[in-house]
Amino acid sequence: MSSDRYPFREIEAKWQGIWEARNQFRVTEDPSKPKFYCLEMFPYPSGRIHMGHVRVYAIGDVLARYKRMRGFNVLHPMGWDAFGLPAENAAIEHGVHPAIWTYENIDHMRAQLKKMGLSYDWDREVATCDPAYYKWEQLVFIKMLERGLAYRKRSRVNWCPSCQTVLANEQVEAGRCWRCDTEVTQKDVDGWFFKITKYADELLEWCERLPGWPERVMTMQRNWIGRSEGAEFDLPVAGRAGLAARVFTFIADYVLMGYGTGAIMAVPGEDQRDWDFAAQHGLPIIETVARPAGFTGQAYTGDGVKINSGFLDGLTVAEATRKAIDWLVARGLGEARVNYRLRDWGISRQRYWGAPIPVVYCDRHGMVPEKEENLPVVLPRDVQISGKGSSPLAEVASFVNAKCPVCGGPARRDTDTMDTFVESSWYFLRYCSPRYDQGMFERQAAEYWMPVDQYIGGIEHAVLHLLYARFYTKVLRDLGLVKVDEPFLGLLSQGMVIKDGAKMSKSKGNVVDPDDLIRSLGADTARLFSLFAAPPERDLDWNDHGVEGASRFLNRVWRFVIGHAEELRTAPRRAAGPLSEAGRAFRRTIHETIARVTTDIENEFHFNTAISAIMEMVNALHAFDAAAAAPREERLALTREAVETLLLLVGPFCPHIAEELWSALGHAESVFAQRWPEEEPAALARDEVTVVVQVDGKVRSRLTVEVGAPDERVRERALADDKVRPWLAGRRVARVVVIPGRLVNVVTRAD
RNA sequence: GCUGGUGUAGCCCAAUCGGCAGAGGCGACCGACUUAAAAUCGGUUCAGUGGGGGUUCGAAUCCCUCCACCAGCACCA
Repeated sequence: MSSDRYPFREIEAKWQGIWEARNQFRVTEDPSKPKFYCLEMFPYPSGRIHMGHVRVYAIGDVLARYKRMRGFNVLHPMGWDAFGLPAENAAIEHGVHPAIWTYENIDHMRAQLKKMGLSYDWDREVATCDPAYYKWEQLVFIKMLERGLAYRKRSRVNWCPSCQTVLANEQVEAGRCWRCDTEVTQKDVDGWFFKITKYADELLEWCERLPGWPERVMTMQRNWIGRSEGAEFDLPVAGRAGLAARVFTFIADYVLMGYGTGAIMAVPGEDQRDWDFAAQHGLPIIETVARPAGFTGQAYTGDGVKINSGFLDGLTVAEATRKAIDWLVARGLGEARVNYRLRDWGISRQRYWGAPIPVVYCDRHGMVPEKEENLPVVLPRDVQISGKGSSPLAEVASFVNAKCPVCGGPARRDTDTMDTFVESSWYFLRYCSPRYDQGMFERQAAEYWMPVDQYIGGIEHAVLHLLYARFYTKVLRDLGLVKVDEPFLGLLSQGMVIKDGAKMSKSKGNVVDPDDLIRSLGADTARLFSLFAAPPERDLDWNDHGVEGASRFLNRVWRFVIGHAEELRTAPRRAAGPLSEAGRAFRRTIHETIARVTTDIENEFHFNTAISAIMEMVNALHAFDAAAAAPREERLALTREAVETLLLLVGPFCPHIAEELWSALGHAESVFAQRWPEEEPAALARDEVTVVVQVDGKVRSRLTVEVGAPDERVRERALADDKVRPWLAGRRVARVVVIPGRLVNVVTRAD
């Protein structure tokens, strides 16, 4: 590794200091400007940032800085998803209090993020473990309780024996705990539920109305909600009123009791499981859907026309389903019924490090919510965390023993805490007015900033956090607190960071530490490579040589600009006379680059191709400088235009080097106070284009033709071309296809 | 099994409406500079787009089919 790299350590520290001293990224509501709320999923303060964080925060920062330069008032906040089990595990393993562990981690990770040069309004930082934060969530809990949106029941739940707590359905992955991968067992437990099923239809409908979301996330949410329509009816065990045939009835542990009624109708002809069951028990198998020609399987599960089904014969499966439901309803035999796969959200966790559930149990009055003026119900500091037995809070007498809000008599507090996904279901609202102490958030601030215009985070939250946050926002709307129906207008699900074919992990030994990288090559290089190596939605293959390449590019930019800074400071902004041919071509490259970078950022966040366009321009800049084909004055003017454009375009990606070089050119203002450049149509104009000439689809020649040349002329020139004529010898021209400005294809036949 | 995605050069990735397969980076190789090396600069190399079929003047792109990999769902009737 070379020693003559540009002084990234000094300039990165310098500009981070200047931005902070100037409060450059602090924002307030400003109705005179269009707003843009740019949000990345906040991290869990696990201790250190990893490359996945570098990637997602680099993506968000490019967007935030770019939008500011486009004139938007940009809200770009950061905070901490600070409750959670790892803090308790640390307490068990190292005897550190979860609060101390968490806040120390936050301090460390904040410092790490600051070294990345991210343009956050740090004044809005929140930590969800702060009582001033979770107080409002307790208040909303009470309001949900009043409206029947939060309820308590005993139920069979998913239990993680390792985490010693209940898990929601969404938190079980293939029968294992989403966090620790332990096999999940079943257990009967009393607990609190949020009535997310009440919003199932609305959550589903809005899946069609969020075009800024990736289709795959919406598909996953639709599948998760799992709406299905059918009918529910009583099947008389004897008598069989109105039903045509005898039906066998089995009682067996063959079905899911928790879904629907626990009774099913078996259709062995059209369901392989039922086929197997029928075959095993010697039952008749009646085909009720016509098999397509050539079908050789047993049960047929595809679509088709009904047969052997009386009045349903001849209909498709979907039509028959609807008609059968109508038939049952019309005869009063049953009713239409919608079932969902989605279950209510179980939020009780038998853990310490979470927001207390603000209810007490009184011998006289039963379950009673805490009074509003007594909120927050503060998590007690003094607690023994052993990792064994029941909820740690149950052992804290001073917490458990409470007064009944109704009668003042002795009562016991609920000793469970809320699922930490509750905190992350509204933090984006808290950022709008993070220090507001009269409520969850200030109404006007939320009305100005919400919804989040662009949300960025990992695909692993496709149905967890993203579904909960959508639900919670709708609850807040129905409580009259917010106006928006949905929290996130656009969603970008970024891919994982991979190295040597696997996700980075300690056990695989393929971890790249962001601190090491920033120390050895700088934050701008770390950002540049993580943005350049792949489009954001795809997995990123980390490659140390590739990182070197990113560093090399920034060094190249540095050397060129510093080497020319002095003459560029006094260079004319525009060349006096008309440009030379070389000058016109170079200026076109500059403006084409502006157009490409802008569309790449705007459409689909293709930062990788935006960066490659910038690299091309830098290559062109070196070539233009070396060739010295234009007069000196013109060369200086164009070099100045190119370099200034370059720094503006590079700024969102690599902000420190852009600021330093911008100031080296004599500018007093921040590069981020500049307007994003716009391409000049006149600079893009060409008089001539290259047209490819094909004979029978194979490229045989190229023509340079003036823009707007009539097809007929281009056709004649193509046919007369020296490189084309030999391919026409002995053949007849059957057809000539002319695509203006692009290509000519001469189609021939044998003579 | 179902659903969605991906498959282009040795590697990471590009390629507007179907119109020159290659922009950028990495690697390798050659040259310049150097006593030498590093760094730097310049250049060269390399695939016919996972396989097969179809539509078209023309297909990485559209259609059919098969394969591989990734992700989600999966006794939800």
